[in-house]
Amino acid sequence: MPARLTSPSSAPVRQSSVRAHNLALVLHTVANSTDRPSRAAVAAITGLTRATVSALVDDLVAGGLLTEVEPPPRTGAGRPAVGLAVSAAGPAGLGLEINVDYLAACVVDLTGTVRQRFAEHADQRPADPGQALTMLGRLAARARLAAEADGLIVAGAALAVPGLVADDGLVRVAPNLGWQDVDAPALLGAVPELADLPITVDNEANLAALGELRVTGGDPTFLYVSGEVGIGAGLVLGGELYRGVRGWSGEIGHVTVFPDGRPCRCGARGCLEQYAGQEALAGDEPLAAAALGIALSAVVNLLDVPVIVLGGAYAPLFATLRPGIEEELARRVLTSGMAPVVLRPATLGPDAAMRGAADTVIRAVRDDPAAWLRR
Amino acid sequence: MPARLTSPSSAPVRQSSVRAHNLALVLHTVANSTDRPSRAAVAAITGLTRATVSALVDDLVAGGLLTEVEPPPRTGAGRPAVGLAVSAAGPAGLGLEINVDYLAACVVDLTGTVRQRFAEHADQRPADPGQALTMLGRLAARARLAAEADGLIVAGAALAVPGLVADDGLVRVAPNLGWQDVDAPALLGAVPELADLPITVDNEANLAALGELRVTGGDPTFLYVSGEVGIGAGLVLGGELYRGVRGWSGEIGHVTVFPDGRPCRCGARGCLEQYAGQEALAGDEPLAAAALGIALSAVVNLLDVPVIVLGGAYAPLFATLRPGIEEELARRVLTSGMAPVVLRPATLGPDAAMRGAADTVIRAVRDDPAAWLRR
DNA sequence: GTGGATTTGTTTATTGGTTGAATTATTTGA
DNA sequence: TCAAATAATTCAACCAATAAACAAATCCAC
Repeated sequence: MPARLTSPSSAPVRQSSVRAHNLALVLHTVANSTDRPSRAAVAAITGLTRATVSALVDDLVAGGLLTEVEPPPRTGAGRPAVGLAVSAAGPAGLGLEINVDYLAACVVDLTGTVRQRFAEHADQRPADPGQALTMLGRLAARARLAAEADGLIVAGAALAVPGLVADDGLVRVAPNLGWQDVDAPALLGAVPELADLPITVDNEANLAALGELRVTGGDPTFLYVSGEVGIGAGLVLGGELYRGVRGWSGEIGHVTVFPDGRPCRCGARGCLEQYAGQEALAGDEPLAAAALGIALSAVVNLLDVPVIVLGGAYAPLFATLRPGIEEELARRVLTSGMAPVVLRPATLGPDAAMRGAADTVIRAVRDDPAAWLRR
Repeated sequence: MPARLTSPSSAPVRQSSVRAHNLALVLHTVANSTDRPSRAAVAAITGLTRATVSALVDDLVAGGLLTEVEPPPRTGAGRPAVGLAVSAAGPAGLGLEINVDYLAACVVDLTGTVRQRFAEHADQRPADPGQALTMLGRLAARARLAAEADGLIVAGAALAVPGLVADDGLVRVAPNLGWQDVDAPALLGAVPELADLPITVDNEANLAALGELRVTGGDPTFLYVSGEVGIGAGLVLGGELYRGVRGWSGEIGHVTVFPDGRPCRCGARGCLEQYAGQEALAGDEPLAAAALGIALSAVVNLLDVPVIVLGGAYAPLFATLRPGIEEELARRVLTSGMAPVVLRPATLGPDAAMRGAADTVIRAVRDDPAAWLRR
């Protein structure tokens, strides 16, 4: 099997990139194993030599990304193996969330375990962004200190906001918070205990989708739909979040469902949001499922997405919504006869976005362990 | 800038992969240059050393992928450079197309130039798949022989069909041709002059989208919509065709536009096809543009696609359709205020799919020149 | 013209990383 | 107690990129 690399990449590749790639390969292999594989098992799975795997594993153990543990029970003769597992004492991700009525912070270690979780209920609408983010920063600092007392090293932070976020972390607009052009990384970084952390910001639905990705396990391609005041969607294609060219993807709330229907605050008519948004859900639920089904059919027809995850306010209503949605999917998806679309409720509940945020941090470490090792 | 590789790849990387990657990098760099860069210029652009570039270029020249040419006019002192250009005498791609009323074959060289083009008008509907593909195979053989007499080496063939194609090249169903489960690669390969060629098959709209990609130049992300009897779409994200998990993406013709509208042959109601398909175009054109605008708005809201290319029967009608489509896009796309969607007619005309097919062959060589060199 | 400056391209020693074979370590089973 | 088996390490060889020195070919200034 020829080893392939990215093709149209514009960066040159040196030997050090080979090591970087293979370090990630080994780390992934251990992380995706259900048992605790030996170096030899990793070599067999990856196709690398045992010698190479040994050298790579030594680096990863020295850097606190892997640990040697009890091996799985023996099967025959031979020198006993040393089991490998992702370290629970190495780098960790700080996940943050700010929403209309609460602030939350959590720390997730490399194994995906939530090690700290702090939440504070408070109405953020009257507060100005600086105040709100300072409060969140203090919460985050507490989570960080508690985690580091536990032996973890927080590698970075990620913040989930209900709004449109630019590439540089600037929150362009978050209607429900009343924010506009807020430099969230800078305001959070003003809290002294966070000053040294790299901080990224992303949309709530995007991060919630990533949070579900980790839990979902099997399916690397799905659409996550989050019913809130508005309706957001995070599209995960092949394990990667698809953000769109300018980061404006996922606006399923403004997909037209009834061309001459109810006027929407966006200026158009018949947007999904008017039939399946939280206000509409309170009123005439009957239309919600059908409207969702119509919009989701469009997604599946266009993208051949095999799985749809319903989150936010939709998760608790899943049983109620399901029949209506599936009816429309069965009718309107061209290929539904060949393979029906799988509909699932979100599993993480209100923490999905925060978990997804923490996950982006540890995912960065897992995808490029070499960068962590040479820090 | 740290050199990054694909992260969650499951293949190990050796030194030979480094060379493979850098060969592709050099070839791409020369291909994307408007002038005829020297080895030193390529080194400066890529970040590789001049020594390394020299070695890589030598391999590419020896393998017939690059040629040394007159350099661009001198600018100052120093030893004169040797210009580099993609070879027009090396590997080439054979592009094939079969449609209701014609067969066509072309050969495109590595520079993207069409070197041979053969077409034959004939009604394929009465013919059985074997007959039709044998006729096409003979046409292809003529194109291949003519190209090889010209010094080219045909590296492979790709066939565009108006239907659903499985991963292995099996045509599942092509309604307008009356085909079902046709093993096109095997039938084409039965023509003796093609027996040694690797043959791939893909959907017409997908390949037409790729054809437009090469011509489009600037935009690596766009939606190509082709109005035929049905309506197909090819989605190009970041320079790559997005096929969907099972290869069923792009079914924009069955996106719901009017939920309680006209019944469609697919069993649903209000599909785009019923308002903007070729039959509908003949009748009540007024609705076509609005219906297209509604469906395309959904695409843009979901995927943040900045450019839409109208092809097939839509291309000649572009001026007529444009205002109606743009009106709906402006109204229904949430972000249209920040950046309007660019609407463009296709430029390749009826040859788009065939050109795109040939392009997939030469793209494979360009993306992995090492594989070609060690053939 | 003649020599220095300048740029291109090649040569050579070095470095980093994987491989493969041999070696050491530690167990099971006869 | 010894042979077979499996795990992990050591070491020489190889491959590819780098850096620095060198050769080649031009321009420009005097």
